[in-house]
Amino acid sequence: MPELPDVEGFRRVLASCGQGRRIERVDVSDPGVLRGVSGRRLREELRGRTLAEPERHGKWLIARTEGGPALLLHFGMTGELLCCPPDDPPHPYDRVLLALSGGRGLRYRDLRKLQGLRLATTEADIDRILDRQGPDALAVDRDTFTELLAGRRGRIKAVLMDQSVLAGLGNLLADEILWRARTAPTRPANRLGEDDYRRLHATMRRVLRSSVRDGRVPDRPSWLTGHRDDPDPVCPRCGGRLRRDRIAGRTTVWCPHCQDGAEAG
DNA sequence: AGTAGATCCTGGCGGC
DNA sequence: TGCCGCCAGGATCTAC
Repeated sequence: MPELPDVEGFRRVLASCGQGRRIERVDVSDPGVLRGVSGRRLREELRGRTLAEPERHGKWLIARTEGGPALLLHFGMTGELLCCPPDDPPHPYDRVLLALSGGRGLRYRDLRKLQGLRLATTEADIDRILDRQGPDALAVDRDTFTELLAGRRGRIKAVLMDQSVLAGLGNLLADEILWRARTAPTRPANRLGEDDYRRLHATMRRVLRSSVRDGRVPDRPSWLTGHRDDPDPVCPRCGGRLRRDRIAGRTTVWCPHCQDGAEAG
């Protein structure tokens, strides 16, 4: 599930639950989520460290410690971060548990284990892990955004979801933004007009802001997202039938009536 | 450079 | 009830 807004929500969970607290214990109940680090090393590096202010870049959460290593978390499709008392009974999908001072606990919970946790001991390590990430979708300014899209020949939907171009947008957000900006997902990114880029950027910011407020992509009836699983999905704006296509390997829901763009430019 | 397909992993759902 | 294939808000690697 996690796209930028969800991860921003996890960042807040991490900040309110963990910032300024000491990591007393690290339990790895499923090493399958560890990437490039053993459970033993993770325990050794993190135990006794105090959590600093967490950061986020795209769909990555960066859990820094004061003067120590950082834990980088990616949530794949099904991951989440929870704050609960350490003695709460474990959930079957709790893969890593951090017991913190003050009777708090953080849990990395994930059903599918498509991504996972990495350890960075230096700033260079962090940079290396985030190497292929484009600018954060919430931070990118309009000119940079335009420049990035205008330099790509692929379909706009694929480009928006490409984390090396722009970090943070996933399948639902990409569909929602394109629908609101009335842009067909099939249009080549480099063949949009100046006003298209402007509108897309503004729309992206609006969609991200309200999603971040909710901590997720809202499935309100007025949003496209609220209808993508309907058996016979209908456009909330024009009432026309929505299309389901496969673009960039992902199910794409869009309205061929509202979202114009068979022609470029 | 871009795209399609397989792969990693687990579970829910519909069809037979 | 059981089995099967398909699908899921992610990302990477290979082959065209």
